[in-house]
Amino acid sequence: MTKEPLQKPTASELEILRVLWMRGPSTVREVHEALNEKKAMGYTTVLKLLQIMTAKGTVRRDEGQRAHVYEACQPATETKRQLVSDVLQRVFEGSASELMIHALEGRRTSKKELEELRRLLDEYERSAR
Amino acid sequence: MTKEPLQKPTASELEILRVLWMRGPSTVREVHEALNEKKAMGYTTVLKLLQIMTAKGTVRRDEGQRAHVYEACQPATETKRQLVSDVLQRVFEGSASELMIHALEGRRTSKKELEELRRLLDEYERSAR
DNA sequence: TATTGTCAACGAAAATCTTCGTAGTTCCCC
DNA sequence: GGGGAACTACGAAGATTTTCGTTGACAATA
Repeated sequence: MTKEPLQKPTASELEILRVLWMRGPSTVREVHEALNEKKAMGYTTVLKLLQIMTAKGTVRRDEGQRAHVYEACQPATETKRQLVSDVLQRVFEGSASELMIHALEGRRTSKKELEELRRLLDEYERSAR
Repeated sequence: MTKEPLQKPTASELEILRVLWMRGPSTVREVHEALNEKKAMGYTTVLKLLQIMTAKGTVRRDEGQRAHVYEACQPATETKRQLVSDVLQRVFEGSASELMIHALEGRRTSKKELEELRRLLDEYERSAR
């Protein structure tokens, strides 16, 4: 038995996951079309990636129809949490404040978003009591 | 002429950069020893990485002594900003709030750190007025 | 001066990731 | 039932990253 649960998606895999998160279960064609709105990429490239991701356990597929339907195994939130967590450790030694500082730097953050951030802190504090 | 300024460091390069950020200008041996406290890695591996990074312009070196002394070209802050910015875009479509939510999830954040985070928001708001 | 230790340079193997061409199936419809 | 169109499977080439072994230069020292 090897690892089943965790494996950090590569850059390309992430692009595909994002499509699946947005669209929900999708065929290769659908993913391919969605991706190509942003970036040129061959159909078989997407297919191959999805096959690899299936092998890794990142996605599962329903072979019921001729055009297989793919779906992310983990909820978006879980994978995102994992990705941030990775950066948090590798770059900021686990310090959320450090992460935050650098996230705010080098971008104009709207008043609205700052309020949202405060709200999140309040909410987190209330629930994690 | 190609690009000089920006290039996202790879995982290994980041490990080396972190040593340089902590120690300041260092020889291969010093970097190697620092790294090996956490992870086994051959001396020539570190040397090669530093040579590659020199070629990329990630680090510069002083060849004045027999043991060359390496130093990061960009300040730590700049590179960290760039790395967060990358994740922010690739994973969260630029939303700092989304980033924050997932950073707080799946970890216990101390009261102290929450306060620090609030302070950062205040500070950012004050300065970015 | 011969030996031993420290170092940079180089090349190249191994591991990953990315991208696609080609082949073979199945399905539709003329 | 023959010809395309839509699909999957496979394999493999390229690009990038990671990791070292080997070589040769130099330097300290026995």
